[in-house]
Amino acid sequence: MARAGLTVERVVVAGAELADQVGFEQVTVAAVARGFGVQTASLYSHVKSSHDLKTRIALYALEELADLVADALAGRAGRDALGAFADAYRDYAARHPGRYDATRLRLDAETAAASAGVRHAQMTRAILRGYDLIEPEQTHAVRMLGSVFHGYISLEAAGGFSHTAVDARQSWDWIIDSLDTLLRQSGARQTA
Amino acid sequence: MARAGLTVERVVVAGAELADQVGFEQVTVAAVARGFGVQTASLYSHVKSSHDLKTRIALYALEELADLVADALAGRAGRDALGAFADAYRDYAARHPGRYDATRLRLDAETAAASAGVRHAQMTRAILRGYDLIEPEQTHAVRMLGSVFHGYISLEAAGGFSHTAVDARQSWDWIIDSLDTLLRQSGARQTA
DNA sequence: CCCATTTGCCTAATCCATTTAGGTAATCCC
DNA sequence: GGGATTACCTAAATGGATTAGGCAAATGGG
Repeated sequence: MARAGLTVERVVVAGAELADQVGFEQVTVAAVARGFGVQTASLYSHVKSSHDLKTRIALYALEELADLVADALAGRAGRDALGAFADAYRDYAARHPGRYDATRLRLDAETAAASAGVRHAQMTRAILRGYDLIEPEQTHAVRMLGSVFHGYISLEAAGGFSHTAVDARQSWDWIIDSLDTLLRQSGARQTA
Repeated sequence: MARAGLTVERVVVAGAELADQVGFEQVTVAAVARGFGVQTASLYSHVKSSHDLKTRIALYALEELADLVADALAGRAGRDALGAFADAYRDYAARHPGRYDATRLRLDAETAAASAGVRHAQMTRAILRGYDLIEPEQTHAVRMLGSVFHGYISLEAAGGFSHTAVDARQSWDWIIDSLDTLLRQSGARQTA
């Protein structure tokens, strides 16, 4: 019988694509196997468990997103960098909702430490360098940016903004402008 | 054989408690039934499906949280109200992580419109009245507050802040102060 | 107080996802 | 070509979701 040519990578990529189509929570070992026209049990040669599969999808998405964000950030600083950073996240979530959901998977400490999540934190800090913040304010600001972006994107995805006439894009721009103003003031306050 | 005395309410409350203990995603019709010492199928007289059970838990948690927030808000305004509002959310998430997760469940439009989610939006707008914002800025601000709180709480729950020495409580207070400053400026800018 | 109705809970059965064990066949490499 | 590896399979156990159909306990009207 002809082989499907499975590898861990192909399984993970197929899982990521499936996540975008039907939602990350619906990604199942059985569903991915069906996509390959293969028995469910066959996938267990490539992933340890359903949880392992989801974790790998999360790590894959985290890498992919970090690459996109890094590209978007290249050569930018200040409000420009902040906007590019935010847009890269928002675009990714819009284009790949399932993968974005995957990046929100709770990873255990070691896995997280070895993931591209570290790069995300570094890039956030790199943006803040343009605002001359010092510790502990820099850490507060890192957390605030992460919170705003994650929170906004997940509320938008959940349809939380669809009941009002105001355009979501306008709110997004207003929020980024506000954050920029806020960070410039915090930096100025310190260096004064 | 003695009856367990099940009702929809008791089932939902048990589900909410179970969510706090083992996580909202792990709440299962079978698990709730075990808690009552009853057959799984018996619960289907009270809830239509697993999804129905989860939806009801979400609606219950949304009501409970709205009540707590309303209490916290009573007689406060400005930065005081903003802080109380934020703390009510954060405390609830800390005390009832499973229920808080439940409030993040994606509801369909009609269900959402009939839920306590509406009260949450109203209370957010009530806080902003203290800052003299007009539309569309008020809507932008509603979205920003929701984003920051949701985002922060979920990142904190996911352990995203545990790798740094800076205390999460300090960041929280700093963020609320920053939002207060930001909103006061936005209001002033408009009324000027 | 008793019978009829309601309703709370049960058994049985089906379907589907997860996971392990063990086998067979294609492929790789010397 | 043959031995090892690897890709995939079948079989089977476990457990959640869900439906159909039944009996017995609670309830309330006469």
